[in-house]
Amino acid sequence: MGVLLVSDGTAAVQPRMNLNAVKATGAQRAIDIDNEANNNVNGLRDANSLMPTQVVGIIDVVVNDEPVRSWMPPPPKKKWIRHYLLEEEPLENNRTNGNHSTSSRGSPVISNTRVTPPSNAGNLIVDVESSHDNKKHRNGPCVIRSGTREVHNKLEKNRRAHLKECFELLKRQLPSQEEKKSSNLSILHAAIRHIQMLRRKERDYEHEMERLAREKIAAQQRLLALKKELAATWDHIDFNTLLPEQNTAADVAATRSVSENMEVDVTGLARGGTRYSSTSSLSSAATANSPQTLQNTSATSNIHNQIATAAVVCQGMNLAPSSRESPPASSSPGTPAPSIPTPAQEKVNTSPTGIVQQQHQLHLPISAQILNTSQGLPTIVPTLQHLGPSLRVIPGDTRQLLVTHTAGNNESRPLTLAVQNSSDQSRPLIAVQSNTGSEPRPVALVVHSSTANDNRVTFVHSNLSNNDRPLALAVQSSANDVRPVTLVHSANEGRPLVFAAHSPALNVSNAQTRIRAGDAQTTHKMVGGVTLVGGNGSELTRLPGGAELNILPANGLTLSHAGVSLQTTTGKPGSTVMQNAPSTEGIAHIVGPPHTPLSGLTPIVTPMTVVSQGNQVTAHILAPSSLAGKMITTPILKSVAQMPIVNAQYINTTTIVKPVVVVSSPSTSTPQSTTASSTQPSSTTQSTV
DNA sequence: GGATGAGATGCTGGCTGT
DNA sequence: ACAGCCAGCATCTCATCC
Repeated sequence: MGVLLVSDGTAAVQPRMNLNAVKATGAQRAIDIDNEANNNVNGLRDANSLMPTQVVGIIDVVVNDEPVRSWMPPPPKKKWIRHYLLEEEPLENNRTNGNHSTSSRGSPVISNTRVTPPSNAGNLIVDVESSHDNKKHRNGPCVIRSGTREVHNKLEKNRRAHLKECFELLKRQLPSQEEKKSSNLSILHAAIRHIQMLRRKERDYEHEMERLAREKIAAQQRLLALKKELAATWDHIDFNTLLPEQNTAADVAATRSVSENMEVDVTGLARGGTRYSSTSSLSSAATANSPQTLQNTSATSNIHNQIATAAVVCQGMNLAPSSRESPPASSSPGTPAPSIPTPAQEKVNTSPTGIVQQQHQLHLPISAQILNTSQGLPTIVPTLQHLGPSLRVIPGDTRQLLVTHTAGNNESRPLTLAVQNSSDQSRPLIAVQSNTGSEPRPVALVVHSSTANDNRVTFVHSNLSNNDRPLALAVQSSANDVRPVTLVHSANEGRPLVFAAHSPALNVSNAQTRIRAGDAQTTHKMVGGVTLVGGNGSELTRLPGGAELNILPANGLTLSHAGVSLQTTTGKPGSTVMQNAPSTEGIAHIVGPPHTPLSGLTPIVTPMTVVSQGNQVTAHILAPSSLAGKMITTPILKSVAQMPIVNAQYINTTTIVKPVVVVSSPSTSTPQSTTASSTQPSSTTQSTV
């Protein structure tokens, strides 16, 4: 075969010339002999070893009309064209980029071809002389068959294409490389930086998770300690039921965001100095580490059930009768836990009287139940007529929701009604009645109001014939605002009313709130640094977070304190605010002082817990709300002989408080006798939060 | 506009593992 | 033997500089 070369007219035939040598000599460009611009210098290089077998002809180079067929030493600075011939059928090297011509390398330039290169070759004329005798060289060790070469090229091309595709894919994964034109090298560098950044973030998140886990464990341990302490003092209270713990789902959700960690401490006060609290959103991991894990099996099961319920109850209602002896959750492994009713379950078994045979919980979307009234207050009466066994909703005042609890005599479980109101305009008026016959039974109404625009939520508590029944009201708001709380107590309500306002975010050490019935020398101390002063009826308080607390008796007693007037419009002059002596026309208007920043970290929420106490003291403790937008059924406490005391230390926390409202009104009266509070204004207690 | 360098693209043969 | 990978090389495109 020939090699050739040229531009200055110097041609050379150098069978074993190395390309590097060619380049070193200054050869600038190889010219393909067939005008297809196969400028593959590799061929020149590679042909060195192939030459003995592959070169089948000699290229006749004609330079300036003078053929050059003999080998010549490569003159410096010459352009070389090397072309070697194979006997194989021509390859189709489709070189497509630029002005490249498809290389005919390997193609059998068999015939004597006189090639006239483009003008850039000057007068170069290359004659390729085929050699029919070169077949004998095909069997050399380095023979490259055209078919193999073609396949190889294609495979290599595919490989490059794949590689390019991978680079493109990698580039798309890099946020900073989306639209920017970048080389493969820059893509790799960017990928390295991106990976390093992701690793840093991962470490940061891991650290954050560890920190949260530690906090959670600490909170859980604190909760357990509190429970233990309370259990020792209040053995009649089922704290496991009352203060269920979160499950793993809650933990996972809590782990996702620190802001989602909610902790609610419901505190109350008792003379005995006993304190109790309820904490939510605590890690189950901590529980697992605690020695009470096994003891809290039922509670844990309840937690799981509640968690599962929470998602359903969100923007709905959760009606969960519970029992002192038999909490909503299974108390033993063999006892099936209360199942979350399906929508079908919620609708079936509806009797003409509106009684639903629903054993455990009821979830009703409240959004469809709220109706605006002339006062602009929504009512949820219609839908809630089907609450469950022994429960009946009695439509009365359109502003009110009347739920009558008419459980059988053997029914001992309290009624828990959970309502979440997500409407911005909602201000539900809810009246809850409980009638369990001779046995006082608590009824808890839980209202979760996520309304941010509505600062007031009013609850109506129907007066019960049995004055011994305590009234419990616990209010929390999930809205990021501070809400005034107003409680209107019926004039003839003889039941004791205990109110406790609490905010975990507060840092108050000594403040206590206690409102006791039948105590002429009522001593009122507010939780959260607010003091309630009884006696003459002057109470002034402010809820944790700065919200006003207003407790208004139905008869209009108003108290004043600290520049805020509380006046008694009726009732006995000597009656004390919040005092629930039989004569207590408990009119208490407690207005808190001007907003006082409690803590820079204090969430702007207004959790409030009202615990009622009667002769048959029944404590109602608001179960902590675990997660935003989720409801947890509030378990009912066992009857207590004394009011629990809440130590302010347990309300010192910066954790965001979830809003939950609990209204309790145990009653022995019949539904009809205690139904519509509008028809029995004197027997109705209203609480406005 | 030409020179220059960087990067992309393609071809090729060698090498290696299966 | 074959597939896949790799390195070397040439050429082209594009941006930048003078």
